[in-house]
Order: sequence, then C-alpha cells, then structure tokens
Amino acid sequence: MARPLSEDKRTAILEAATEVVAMLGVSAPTAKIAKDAGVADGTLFTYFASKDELLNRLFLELKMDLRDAMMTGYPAGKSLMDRNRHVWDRFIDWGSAYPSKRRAMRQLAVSDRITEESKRLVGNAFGEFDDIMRECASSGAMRLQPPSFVSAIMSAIGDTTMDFIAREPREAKRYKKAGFDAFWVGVTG
Amino acid sequence: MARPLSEDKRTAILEAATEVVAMLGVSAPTAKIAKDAGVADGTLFTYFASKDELLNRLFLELKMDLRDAMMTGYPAGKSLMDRNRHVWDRFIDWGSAYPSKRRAMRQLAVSDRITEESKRLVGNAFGEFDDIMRECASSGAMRLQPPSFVSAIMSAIGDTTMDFIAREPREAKRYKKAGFDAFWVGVTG
Amino acid sequence: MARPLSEDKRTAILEAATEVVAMLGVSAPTAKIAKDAGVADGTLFTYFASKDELLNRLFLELKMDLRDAMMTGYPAGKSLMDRNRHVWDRFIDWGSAYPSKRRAMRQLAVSDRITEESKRLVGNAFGEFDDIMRECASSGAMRLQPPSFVSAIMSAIGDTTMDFIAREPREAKRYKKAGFDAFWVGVTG
Amino acid sequence: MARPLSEDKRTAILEAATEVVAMLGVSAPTAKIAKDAGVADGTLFTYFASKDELLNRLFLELKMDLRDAMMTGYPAGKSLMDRNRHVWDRFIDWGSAYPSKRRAMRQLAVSDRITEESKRLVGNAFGEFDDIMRECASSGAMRLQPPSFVSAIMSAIGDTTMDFIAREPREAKRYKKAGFDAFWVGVTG
DNA sequence: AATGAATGAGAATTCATTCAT
DNA sequence: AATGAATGAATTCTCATTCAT
Repeated sequence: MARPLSEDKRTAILEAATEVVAMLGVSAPTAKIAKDAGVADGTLFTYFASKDELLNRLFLELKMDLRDAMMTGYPAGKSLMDRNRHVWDRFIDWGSAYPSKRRAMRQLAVSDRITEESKRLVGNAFGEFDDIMRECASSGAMRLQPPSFVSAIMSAIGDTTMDFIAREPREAKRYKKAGFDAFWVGVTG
Repeated sequence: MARPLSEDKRTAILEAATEVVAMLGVSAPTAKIAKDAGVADGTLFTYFASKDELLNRLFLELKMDLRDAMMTGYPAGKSLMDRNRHVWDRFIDWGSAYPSKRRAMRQLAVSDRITEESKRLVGNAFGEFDDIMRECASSGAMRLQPPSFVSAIMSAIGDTTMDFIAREPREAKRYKKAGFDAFWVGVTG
Repeated sequence: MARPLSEDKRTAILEAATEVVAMLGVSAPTAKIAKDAGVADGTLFTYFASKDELLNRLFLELKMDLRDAMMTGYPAGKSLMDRNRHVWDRFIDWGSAYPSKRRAMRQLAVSDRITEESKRLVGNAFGEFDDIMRECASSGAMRLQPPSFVSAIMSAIGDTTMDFIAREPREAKRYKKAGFDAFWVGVTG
Repeated sequence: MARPLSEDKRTAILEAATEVVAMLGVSAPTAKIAKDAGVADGTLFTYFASKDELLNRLFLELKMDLRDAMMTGYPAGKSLMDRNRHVWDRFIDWGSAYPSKRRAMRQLAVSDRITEESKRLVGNAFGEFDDIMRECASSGAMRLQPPSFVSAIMSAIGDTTMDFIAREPREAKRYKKAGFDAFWVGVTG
C-alpha cells in the first residue's frame, strides 16, 4: 500500500458533509463537501465509493454519535424516571449543541437515499433503548405497544422540543421539561 | 378567450407532483412530473412559473387538504376529548388514506425551497387548532406552553403513529388509539 | 374574408419589434413583441408567417423609412455639395430622432437572419443614391470606385457620427459637421 | 498537481467560438462551440464560467489580436502618413486574412452581452492609437475632434473596405488604397 | 493516495409555432 | 381574424464520477 487512508481526511469529509447537508439537503454537491473538507473532488471518492455511500455512512455515524451521547453516564442503578430523564436530557442537549448534526440527520432520514440496510443497522444500535422503553411502558397507555413505538414517540416529541428550543433558546429549560413531562406522562400515565 | 387555463391540468400536475415528490423528494425532475400529469414539459410552466412555485403551491394545497379533512364534521358541541379525538382520527385517516400526500408533505416540510411566506400562510390556516390546543392544555403538563407547541407535539405523535400504521396496517386501530392516548394523557394528564 | 387584416396591428407589431430588437437584439422573443404591440402571441403570426419574415420585413421598412427621410425635400436643382449635405443631414437627423430604429437596423444588419433577397431589395431601393455618389466621386480619391463603395463609406461615417452624437448630444452640431467634412473631403478632395 | 488546465483546449474553445459566433451570432449554442472545439459540453465551463464570460473573453482576445497585428512592425521613425498607412494596411490585412475573426468581432460589438468593463479594457488597449490619430488630425477637418472620433472613422472606413474586399477579392488592392486615401484625405485634408 | 480536469447525462427553463376556442 | 394555452425541441449550466498526472 502506497499511502494508507487518512482517518483525518475521512473525518473531515464527514464533518463537512454534515454542515453542507444540513444547509443544502441531500442534493448538496460532493464538490462542495470536498472543498469544505479541504480535499480534492476526487479524494472524496477514495474514501466513499459513491455519494450514496457517503450519505448512508454519515447517517450511521450521526446516529451512533447520538446514541453514544444518550448513553454516556447512563445512571444504570437509578429509578426508571431518572434513567429516562437522563436519556431525554442527553438527547435534547445533543440536538441543541449540534444543530447541524440534527438538521443533517433529519434531511437524511426523509431522503430516499438511505437504504433499508442502513435503517436496520440504526434500529439495531438503538435496540438497547428498547429495554428502557419496555420498562417505561410496562403499564399505562403504551402497555401493549412495541417498545420501538414508544421509542419513536420519544424521538418525535424530542425533535419537536428541539425545534422550539432552536427558535426560542431562552425558553430551552422550560421546553425541555415540558417535552419530557408530556412524554413521560403520556407513556406511563 | 382562447383556451382557458384548465383546472384539470393544474390538478393533474399537482397530483403528479405529489406522487413524484413523495417518491423522489424535491429533486424530482419537472419533466417527470409533467409526463406523469400527461402534459408537455413546457405546459407545467404555464401553470406554475417555476419549480419553486410549484413546490410551494403543492405544500399549501396539501396542508389545506389536511386541514379541511381534520375539520370536516367537527363536533363543535361535544366534549373536549371528543373534539380532540375527532381531529386526531381525521389526521390519522388522512395520512393512511393518502400516504403519498403525507410523504410529499414531509419532503416539502424539510426542504429549503419552501419559503417563509408559505410557512406563514400555513401557520395562519392552522391557527384555528390553536384554540383547541389551548383548551386541551388548560391544565396538565402543557399548562404553561404555547398552543403551537402542543399542536406540534400532536403532529409529531401523529406522524409517528402513521409511520407504524403504514408498516403494520393490520394494527392500524391499535396504534391509532395508543397514539391518541399518549398525546391526550401526555398533554392533559 | 371574415375580418380583414388590420393595418394598425401590423404597424403596432413592427413598431414594437423595433423597440424590442433595438433593446434585445434579434433573439428578442416574439411573445414580448406581441405583448408590447398589444396583440396576442398568435396574432403576430397571422401578420407575419414566421419570426424570420417579421425580421426581414422590419429591416426593409426601416431602410425604406430612412431612404424616404433622406430624400424628403431633396434640393434637386442645387449644387452637388448642397444636395449631398442635404442627404447627410437627413441621415444624421433620422438616426438622432429615432435611436431605436437605428439600433434595430444595426442589429438586423449583422444578423444572419436577413436574407440575401432582403439585402438585394434594399440595395435597389438605395440605388438612387448611386447617381449622387457617382457624381461626387467623379474626381478625387474615389474616382475609380463603384458608387456603392462611396455610399457605404458615407453610411459608415454617418453611423460613427451618430454614435458619438448619441454619447455627447450637446456636441451634435460639431460632430455632424465634422463627419460630413471628413466624408466630403475624403471623397471629393 | 493533477492535469493542468490545457492552454490548447482553451485556445480550441476560443477558436471554435470565433467560427461559430461569426456564423450564427452570439446566440450560437455553447454545445456547438464545445463540439467544434473537440471537448465535452461541460469542459467549456471549466475554462469559462459562463457563456457570457466566454463571449467577453473572446471579444477581448480578438481585439488584442487585432491591436497586435496593427502594431507589429510599426515604423516609429517614419513619416506620419507612412505610419498611418502601416496601421491601415495591417488592419485591412488582418480582416482579410481572418474573416471569421472580423465577423465574430462585429457580432460581439453590437451584442448586449459585452459588458461595459470589457469595452473599457478594449478602449484602454487601443489608447496608443489615439496619439497617432491626434497627430493625424492636428490640422484639417478633424482638427477640433477627439482622437477617438478620428479613430472610429478609420475603423468604420476600414470595415467598409473589408466588406468590399470580401465580396470582390480581386479588387483588394484597389479598395485598400482607395479606402486609405478617403480616410487620409478626409482627416488631414 | 491525492489531485482536479474531463466527461456527458440530466435539469430547469425558454420560445417559435400551432391550434382549439 | 383573434386569442393564448399547449407543445417539445433547444439551451445553458450542474454535478457525480472517472482517470490522467
């Protein structure tokens, strides 16, 4: 091997892609991504075989990043609500701290370029939340629903909450609490 | 007058656009839309000055269509929950009956081609739901939140619910009820 | 015949074409010409079979208009120089009075859409100037040249003169005289 | 560096553009220019950002080419008439030798796609002729005119002369002399 | 491996002309 | 005859991908 692939370049491409996709959607030109990443147009394709591969990979990395954020410092021994709130808080904080990641993720999620395989992989990676959700929904309105549904509802309310926080950052705390309450009461109540 | 602009053609273009945008996103080629609508490439532009105008108009029409569906048969005199459930049911039914409209609407909603003006118009048109939401949230976790937040949460949970129904149509009834309960309890509980 | 062609409409189209071609060149859209003329897009084609026919006809009309202007009040009995100056003055005055006609004529003249036939017709119509030019060039530098060459030189100097007058209208008189002198001395001197 | 921009390709595009614009005017399709230049459609746009840029650049290059031709071998020490005739001869020879360049230049000159900036640049480049023209016109009919007017008249007579030479190449010598005489006498006489 | 020029298949419009009304 | 909607070929420019250097 003449020169090994550089992890730095790969990361730079993914980071540039995050910004550019957040801004321009999935139709963002690879040339712009390459330029913002500080590499040549062609170089992008030595790291990702095609634009679709880049987008799918980006989707996965963003999702993993979010999952890691949500699980960091997970208070395994604490009460159900504490654990749930931990996940929720990390979720909202991640989205507030990295608005581009969130916007990019959303663009990718509705795009037809994300393969079923990618979605499956993400589903697996988020499987660990199913246990929490199962526990949450052991009684209440969600009692008979699959944990993935509960999980999706949390995600949906979380997204909405982040939208409002993005628009009114000063009310972040209030929305963050209200969103969680709506979810928690709705699911366990 | 020569040939008047044909309402049929306009509708055909919007319907074709709905399908094509649902499938391919906002980057769907106008040529494909025109072809599916059964008109010539150029004809599309006598009905809509540009692709952006078409997309914005489509967004508005879809939103109005949804609003009308939600308000049809609104049981003004009934209990808050009945009225709320009416809106919810119509929302879910609309999304289930017209999956393309729903998918197209979602593509448009995240796209940067929808102008602020369009969003404002939609906001106005959905203003009547604010009153309902305000009433819903007169007590409970959402007590101090703006009605638009409550409304957005209902929309988010509804979307999630429709996703699951689309994937498991046989469980439609169950998801529809569970989604509503999660919302209702979460907001009023 | 149901309704006779209207001379007014024909004239309106030609006048609109003059303005539009002056401004946008021969690639000016027929739709714009029609609109400015106050007629429908299709109507233009009942008066002129094609855009090319319109352009050629316009070219001819403009040239005839110029020729008529140059010959109006021609002082047949006066001296050679007086007659020549008359033609020159009318030429410059016409161009100054109708800058659009002049610009349109120039656009048409360099365009590949004017047929040889049109050019021939114009040549014939300007044939009467050949006699004058022949007389002018009976001695001097132009002695042995065809009158059409002398004529073309007058036209060229005239055009240049009009360009400068258009740019510095206050110096109109000076340029007009200087241009004539250059021509007259150059040809007869 | 990867493949450097090829001066050959750039030149090929400009040469193809010269021919095609001479033949079809400024509305000549870029696809035809690219094809004639032996490059792909898209390649044209890596050398020129837009068609307008290509046209402006072509205009400049043609003008510079003409200026260089006119100044090559300029007999600085010789008499005013000799120097003037030198410029004239080179002018006519250039136009006769490169009829496409001349036609293209004319198309561009009347087109509205040439920017004021381009015209200004050309004006500067031809400024050195002003000195010659000033000297020419130090007495005679043009005594009180700006050198640019004298220069424009030379250009106009030259153009006319070239037109006639193009139509009757056998009389080239005669027209060339007659044209010069008309100019020279007209300006200095 | 890295570069960026080269490619050519689209993409959104435009527009002369036709034709239903 | 007049209208203006309908047509579809043509146009400029973009962009994912390839490949010479």
